[in-house]
Parts: sequence; structure tokens; C-alpha cells
Amino acid sequence: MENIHFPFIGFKKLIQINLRQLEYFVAAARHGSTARAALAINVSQPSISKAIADLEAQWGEKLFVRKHAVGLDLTAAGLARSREALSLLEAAQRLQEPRKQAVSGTLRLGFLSTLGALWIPQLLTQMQKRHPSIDIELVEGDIASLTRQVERGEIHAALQYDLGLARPLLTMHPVAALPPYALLPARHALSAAPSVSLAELAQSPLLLINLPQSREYFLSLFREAGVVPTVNYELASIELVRSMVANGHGVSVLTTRPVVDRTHDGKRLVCKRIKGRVAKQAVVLSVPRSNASALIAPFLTVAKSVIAPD
DNA sequence: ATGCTAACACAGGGCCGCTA
DNA sequence: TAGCGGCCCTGTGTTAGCAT
Repeated sequence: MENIHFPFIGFKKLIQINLRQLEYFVAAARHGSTARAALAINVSQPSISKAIADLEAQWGEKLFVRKHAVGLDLTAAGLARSREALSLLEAAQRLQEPRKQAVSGTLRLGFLSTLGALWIPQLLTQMQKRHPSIDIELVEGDIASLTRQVERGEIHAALQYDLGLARPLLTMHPVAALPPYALLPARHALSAAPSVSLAELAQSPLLLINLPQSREYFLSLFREAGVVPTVNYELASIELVRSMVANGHGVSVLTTRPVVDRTHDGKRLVCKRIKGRVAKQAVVLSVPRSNASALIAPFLTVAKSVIAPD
């Protein structure tokens, strides 16, 4: 035990207590016995007893009620002192830990347009809260342009969907795996069902997101289910797809889901789980394979907690 | 079984004197 | 004046014996 001396609180005269005595006192309080405390911290029982006696002499008050052949009970004064002692021991413990260097700098973050509206504001809020010394510059784009910019080092990282393509210059850190869901107008025949199959969904006209990669992902879900949907419209905007569905122009399948099941024009939507095993859409943070910024790790932790909190 | 006291051992630090 | 060695004091630990 380090022999650090310091004045104890509330005494006119300088009184010196050391950490060893406090440690033994707290151990005795915790275990309710000098013998058990001695066993726990690997010293002899008299050493515990001596430390307690020294503290009682210093403070001029009884810390324990001794019960022969039973153990020790904290007095009211002992209880208060044990709390003070514990907080001092914890403070001393913190002093021995190396000071953590706060990561700081500017993170140039790319993000896929379709992911931005749902998560970027929350990500910025959480980053400001947890890592105030990190500034974030935002770059919006599609997967192809984001990938290119990360590879060229123009941005530090990009939040995007996993293409499943080999990119030798990039590392894809998994952030979340989003399950697809069916999007129906409120008055659709399937809107009362707890879940719908892709085959049932394919009986209605489909409104398909036609963004690169996303379009292929959603079509692959139907292909895997062995059904061919009738695509009514192909649209680039998720919000437009939602509005079209809500107004009865078809049904859709999406992965990103706004908190509110209402469209811009106030119409109600119904979201349904898709029956059976369906491939989830992986959200990843793509970063350069070499020379990744030190700002990536804190952002990745925050991104996981926001996008995939479970 | 548990706690307390007494006696003793050991280690580390401070003080002092000697020497180069 | 700085370095070194010896002595002493203090703090911490142990064992042994006794009390409850």
C-alpha cells in the first residue's frame, strides 16, 4: 500500500491518515469482521485490528461495535467514515491510472443520402455529447462516390450499405444489420395481418427504390422468395415511396424506418414484418485499410449505439 | 470462532559523522 | 561540498496467548 499522507477533512489540527489504514477499515466494514477482511486482503488479522484502532484514536470516535466471536458492526460514525474513506480510496485509485488522452480533430464523414435524414442528426448530437473535442464535416453522396472519396483519402470514413464487393483499399466495419419490412397503405388488405410474405406482397404493385445497390438488394429478396413483383414505379426518394404507398399507388419494401408512420402529406402508413428468413441489409462504416484516422474508433462506437442500440 | 494485546522482526527513511 | 556508511526511529507485519 502506498504510504500517501494527507490532511483529513474537518479537523483543526493536521491529522495524518494513510491509505493502508483506510483500506483495512473499508475491508473490515465490508466484510463485517477483521478476520474475514484480513483473509480477503491477505494480511494478518491484528493488522486490521491495529489500523482500525489507530483510526479510532485519530478521529476520537468508535467506528465499530465489537461482538466477540461474532464480528463487527459499524457505528453511525463508522458508517459515515467508511463512505468518506471509500470515496478517498477511489480517488487515490484514479490518481494511479494514466490520464486518458482525449481524441480531438475534425472527422470528415461521408454518408449515404438515404441514411442521413434518419441518423446523422442523432449521430452528431451523441458525438457532441460524448466527444466534444471531435468536429465532424459532413459529405453526402451515393455509394460509388463515397467509396471513391474514402479510397482517395478525401474523407476519413463513409456510412453506407455494404455492397458485398471486394474493395482491397477499404475495411468495412459493421455498424448494423437492418431487417427489411413491408410498407402498406393503411387500408390495404394485408394491413391487419401481423406479418406478410413476399409472395403476398408481390400480388400488389411494387414501388421500388431505384438507387444503385439498394434496388438490386430489394429485388434479390423477391428473387430468393421465388416470386416476381410487378414494379409500378421506380423512385429515388424514400419519402416519395412512402407518400406513394400511403396514397394507394402500391406497396414497398424498405429497411430504414422513420419513427413516425406518417408521410409528408399526413397520410398514415403501416409497416409489417416480412415472414420467413430474409437477408438483412448491412450498414457499414468504410474506412481506408491503412492509415485510418484515430477519430474512427470513437465514432464507430457512437454509430453502433445509435443505429443498432441492441 | 473471533477479536485484542503484547512482544518481536523487518524494512525504509532520516540524521549524523567521516572521508575524499 | 558531495558521497558514503552506520545508527536510530518509525511504521507495518507476524506469532502467541488470552478473553469473550
